[in-house]
Amino acid sequence: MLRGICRICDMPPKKRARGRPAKSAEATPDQVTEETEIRRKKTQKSKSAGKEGADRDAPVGKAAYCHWLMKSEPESRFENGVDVKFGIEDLKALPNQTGCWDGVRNYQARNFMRDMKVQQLAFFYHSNCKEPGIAGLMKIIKEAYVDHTQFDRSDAHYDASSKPENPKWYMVDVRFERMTKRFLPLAELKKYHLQHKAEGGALGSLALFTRARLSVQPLSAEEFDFVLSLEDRDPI
DNA sequence: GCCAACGTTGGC
DNA sequence: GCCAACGTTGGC
Repeated sequence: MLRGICRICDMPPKKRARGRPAKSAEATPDQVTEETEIRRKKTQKSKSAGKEGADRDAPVGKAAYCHWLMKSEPESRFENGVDVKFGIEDLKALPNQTGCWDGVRNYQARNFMRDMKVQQLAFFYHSNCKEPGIAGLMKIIKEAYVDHTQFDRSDAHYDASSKPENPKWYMVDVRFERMTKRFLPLAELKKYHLQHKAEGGALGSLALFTRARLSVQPLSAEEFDFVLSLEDRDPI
């Protein structure tokens, strides 16, 4: 599902007391997430899922990711009558080259966004387009806060099931950092992935391939460094 | 446009 | 809590 139309959203985070609203029987977003995670583990014992669910204040001792890949669609496509196009050039064109990464409607992706810290770097990945791949880098400049587009009926990613008293979806703010020295095509990353899976190497379990549908994904430092090193290498 | 993979929903 | 049906993602 990726993100939607980007705007500058520097509205006050609306700090809501996240805590026991002593609410109905309805599952909280975090509970739903945990269930989803558990199911995922049962059905496909994937490992590097990262930290799960629940808490954004990472418990000590859990490996914390600090590099990311975020997908967005650089070509026009209409969802609920709204164009969701948002490529790296669109981010670059915004005031301060800064925007909010709204529209994420998947619990795992949301949880990864809530793990993000200011100053961390993320790859800007172009998906669902002619040439999928990594186009550039951006920096996280504001940690997760409520994605207001979930309440907006006219938004491509309006979610009628989410209530302001208990929002489901979050977003972060990002700033364009730079283009990669060359575009890093998915096909090339995949070649390395397959090679590394067979013979060992940094990209052997890259989430881009092991969890292909996740629109916000973590990379280990080793994965991140290897991918970045490709910009100085000849395409294969 | 096709369709495989996988996340979500809801009946039981 | 299982699981079939359904919906979405995203490469090709």
